[in-house]
Amino acid sequence: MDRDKKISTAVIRRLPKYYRYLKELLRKGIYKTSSKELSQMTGFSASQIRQDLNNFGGFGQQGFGYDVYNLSSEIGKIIGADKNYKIIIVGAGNIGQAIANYTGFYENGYDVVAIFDKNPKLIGLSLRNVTIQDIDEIDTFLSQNYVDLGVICTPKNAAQTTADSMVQNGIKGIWNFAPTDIRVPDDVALENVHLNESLFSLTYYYNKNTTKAD
Amino acid sequence: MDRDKKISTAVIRRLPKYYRYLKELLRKGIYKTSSKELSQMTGFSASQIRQDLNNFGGFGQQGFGYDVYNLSSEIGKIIGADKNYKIIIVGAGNIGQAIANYTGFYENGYDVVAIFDKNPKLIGLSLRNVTIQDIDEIDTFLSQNYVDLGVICTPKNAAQTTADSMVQNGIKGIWNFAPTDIRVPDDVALENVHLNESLFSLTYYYNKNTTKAD
DNA sequence: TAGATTGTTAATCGATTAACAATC
DNA sequence: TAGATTGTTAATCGATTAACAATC
Repeated sequence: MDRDKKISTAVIRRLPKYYRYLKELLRKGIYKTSSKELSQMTGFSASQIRQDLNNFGGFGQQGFGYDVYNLSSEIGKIIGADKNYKIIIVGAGNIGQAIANYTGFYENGYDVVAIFDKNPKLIGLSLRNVTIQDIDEIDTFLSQNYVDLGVICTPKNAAQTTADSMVQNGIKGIWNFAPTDIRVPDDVALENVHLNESLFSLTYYYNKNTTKAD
Repeated sequence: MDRDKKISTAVIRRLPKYYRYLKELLRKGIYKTSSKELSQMTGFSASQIRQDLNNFGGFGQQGFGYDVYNLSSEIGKIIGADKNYKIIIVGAGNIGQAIANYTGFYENGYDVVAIFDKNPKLIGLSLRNVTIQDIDEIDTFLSQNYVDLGVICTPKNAAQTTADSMVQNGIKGIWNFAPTDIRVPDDVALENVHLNESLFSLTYYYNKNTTKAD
């Protein structure tokens, strides 16, 4: 397999879904599956599933199918689900708190090691045993503690400076919930969750379905 | 323009971003723009922007560009940003609370008219003046109140029954935050926000950048 | 072995980019 | 008018689907 083959983001976005269904099969005690079965579960075509998986190697066995445990383990490695991550959250408003309190995080190897905010009313409070610190402490904290990922839950006007601060302190992955586009160097992974845009996409289809064509 | 021309979801997902930047231009008092300028702001190619917009009509003027107010208003109509929506939230845990408390909602014409949960500790509490009701009341409530959109913030095992209940009571748009796939009829708009999958996508690129190639 | 299902190449489809005539 | 920029067609690129030889 060509190490440097360019994998499209469309492929990458399907992998977590495969992973989710494979984990579900394991929970049900099912240890064998096929691209056809995965197709029925995920809604993606069997052909596409085989193409996707073969970007990363031949995980199946001709004539047989896929070993669920093996395949989920391989996909887990690809998407990084096999690792633990130290995370900081900047912005302890609605979304920041929701992220900090989300237990799925802890179960999946994500460890929130610090939370920052600039609101004095929030500083000093704790979410899941992590005390909210003054945002002014972020540089000091990051210079003393290794952190994998930063989550931006600030208002949009603070998003870019927050990102800059993370980048300057060596963070290489940013999950951005602020409703704005931020700029980061090429070697920093960035994933945006733009809820506003998601909602407008919903209302587009909602109106398309409900508005009478005259 | 062909009324029934199929517009790809890729196009639809770009529209809110155009809308966001156009609103920003208006705030800055800029009333004229071009596909070239929009390209610099959004990162999409000028050609693509013109193609996208011309799916819905000729909003520009040859030799001149686009009137910002007019274009934002037209895009707003397309994505439904010009309307108000009555919303219910089911599940008042971390995410449900964050959504309910999100003020951007109210500013943009979204009105949370009811919140439901099954946890007795939450029932009776209020978020932004909306009292959390027992989930068992949902059918009664929906039979008596018109609601546009339903937001699912339940654990995954309750997501499908929640969706079914919304659909049976005539809700035509669902915003799903539960980490599972739900099935709805074709005439119901569905938008999934799968944070787990978003996070795995981030860790994929994070590991790709940070893991040394040997 | 025969049947099943992968891995992979080839064909198709759709989306993006390029080019340019229209026109303000 | 000349310059600028759209709207739109054509060309290119990439992603998905189809097909099938390999093989368990």
